Amino acid sequence: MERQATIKDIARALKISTSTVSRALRNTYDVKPETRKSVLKLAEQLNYQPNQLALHLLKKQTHTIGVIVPNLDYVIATMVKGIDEVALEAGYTVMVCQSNESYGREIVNTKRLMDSLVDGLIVSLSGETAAVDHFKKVQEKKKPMVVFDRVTPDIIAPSVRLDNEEAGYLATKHLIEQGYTKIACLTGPKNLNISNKRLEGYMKALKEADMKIDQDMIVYCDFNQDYAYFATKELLNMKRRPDAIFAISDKKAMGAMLAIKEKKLNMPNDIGLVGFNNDPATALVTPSISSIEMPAFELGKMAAKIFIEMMNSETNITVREEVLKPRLIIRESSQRLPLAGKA
Amino acid sequence: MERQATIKDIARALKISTSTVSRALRNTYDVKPETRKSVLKLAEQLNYQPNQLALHLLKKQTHTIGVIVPNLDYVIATMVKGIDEVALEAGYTVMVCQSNESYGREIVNTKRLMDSLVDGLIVSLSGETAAVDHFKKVQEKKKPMVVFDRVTPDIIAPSVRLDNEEAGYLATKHLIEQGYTKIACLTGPKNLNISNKRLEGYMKALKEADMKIDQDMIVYCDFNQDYAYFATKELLNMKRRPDAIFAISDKKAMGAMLAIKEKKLNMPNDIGLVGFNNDPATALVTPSISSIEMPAFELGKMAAKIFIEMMNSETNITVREEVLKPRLIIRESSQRLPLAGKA
DNA sequence: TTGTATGCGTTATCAT
DNA sequence: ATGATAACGCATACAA
Repeated sequence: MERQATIKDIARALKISTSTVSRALRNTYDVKPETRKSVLKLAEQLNYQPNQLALHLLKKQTHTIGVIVPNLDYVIATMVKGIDEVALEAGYTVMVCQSNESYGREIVNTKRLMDSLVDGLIVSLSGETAAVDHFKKVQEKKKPMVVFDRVTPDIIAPSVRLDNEEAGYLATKHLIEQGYTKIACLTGPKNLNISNKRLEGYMKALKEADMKIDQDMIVYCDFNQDYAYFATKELLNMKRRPDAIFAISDKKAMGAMLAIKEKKLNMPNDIGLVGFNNDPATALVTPSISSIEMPAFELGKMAAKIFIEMMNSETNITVREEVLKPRLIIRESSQRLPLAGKA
Repeated sequence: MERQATIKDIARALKISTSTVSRALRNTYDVKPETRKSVLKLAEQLNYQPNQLALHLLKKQTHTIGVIVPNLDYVIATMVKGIDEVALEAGYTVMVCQSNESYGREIVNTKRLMDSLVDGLIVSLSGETAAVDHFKKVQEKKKPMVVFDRVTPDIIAPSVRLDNEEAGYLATKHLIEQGYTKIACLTGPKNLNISNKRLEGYMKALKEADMKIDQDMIVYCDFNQDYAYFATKELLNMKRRPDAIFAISDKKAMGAMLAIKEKKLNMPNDIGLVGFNNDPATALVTPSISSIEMPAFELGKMAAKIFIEMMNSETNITVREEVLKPRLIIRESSQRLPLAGKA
């Protein structure tokens, strides 16, 4: 490794002290114009770059944000892009780690990042995460932490998320309005708030329509495997099969779709389907899949903004909860022809 | 920020020197068992964590790999996952930065990461990148660098990539075999090797079949915008429109598909289509889209492996070129019924 | 305006 | 077996 030029090299060459060089390099303090000029010139020649590591050690700050995400699918990648955007502008670098939906890996990532590598964390929980001691340790060290998307009330920290209950409600209500009467819900792992809230929204809509909540119609399944296909197959083989499915992710919706097609059922006539995330693919499959859209990019940006606010303020902003609104995008998979109108 | 316990704190408390503490903490050198025990005990109590920053400064190594990618779409995210996998196992942390297909941002990212934050780089070029001086600077500093996926001969460094020419050839040959006679190619920006190689494969297949290469059938379009849709529209409005399209990414193929559907053309009868990357969505659209599959996860793993080899070896491994083989997945969009067999 | 000394947290060299 | 000291690269309080 070619040695990088340091302040010492410049000082030695110019026969002045390192402090003077340091001062000349930054536009601060008093330093004779000529001295500054010669320093700047030599620095240029030697292609001097300040050693950030040394600065970090000195300042006890790295200007780096650790981001831990369960995976990098379409929505999450979009959120990360939002974080990136804001961070870059604020002079921060972002370190993205994937927990791969694994609790153990989330812990390892957290530890590694906190080993003085980052100033704080922006995190979204893995599908396995139930205990959050590893995150509490971060807070004990008074490091800023923002939770986004997959949040949990167990962590007292600023959070940015979608109004998941509202989203579940919107999706289900829409299905009800389209005349579906036996609506199933493919939700996520029970330990994830995101699963439960979306499910709650689903139940709220059913109750509101005086429809009974049937536990057989509720399927919890992991994110990291495509259980959705098999779960749907089972659902469709039931004596009284559902006539609509609300899946809390588009991946699950796609899995469901495969099973539905296999059964030669027609969407939206025989069965309705609504997904979640508005993955571009939902618009392209046939039939196109209705989906809940969330402002993922904005969500990421907001998480980063809050993080940076925390960095810049001394007081701990622990009570802050940003909740973004979902939007239902209606496509072919759930849009029944207005038969009633013609009758 | 709660002060982290340091070696000094332990030394002071135990009234011994920092060097002894340092030695006791690692299992090395001679240190009286009792001393070690008391040090370890106190370290435990104070929740002592070595300050990596200080170590990095001392060792001039960060055990961190900088990864720069143009975006985080399905294939690239998969490759990054591969890099992650190997890096984690080897004790390295990964810092992922997105250039967002922007040359300027790629430069900024490179600079930032090289500011003593990472030991080296694993990169895939942005769609805008034509000049590579910023990467040459990395090499001048003798920092390990591996180029993957979107490579360029302008950078003399180990590289891992798909056999893009073979892929283009496979796709096109398949279309020819299916009886298509006027095959268009939606390729990427001219400055990207990936675009050109896939195009070369396309041309090779045409030549082999004694079909003439028509420049009107070749469309270069950016990755970061969905020009594919408009480009296809134009293609389909030509006097002698193509009867098949080879798109060098699934996103482009999807764009093309939209235009084809708009024209009410039937796939695969009126027109054939082959995409690239084997994005899960290709299997779900109707008709499902044939696509080139690449071992993305393996590709990422290999890039990281080479990187780590470079880190561990003194000699510079500059001449190494790993080329992985593509596989054609045939689906409905290009699979014409075997009419010939019935005749 | 400039230089000296000290410290950030750690390890390594050289004494003792 | 342990301690003192220097070093990594930089910034800054203090002295000159």
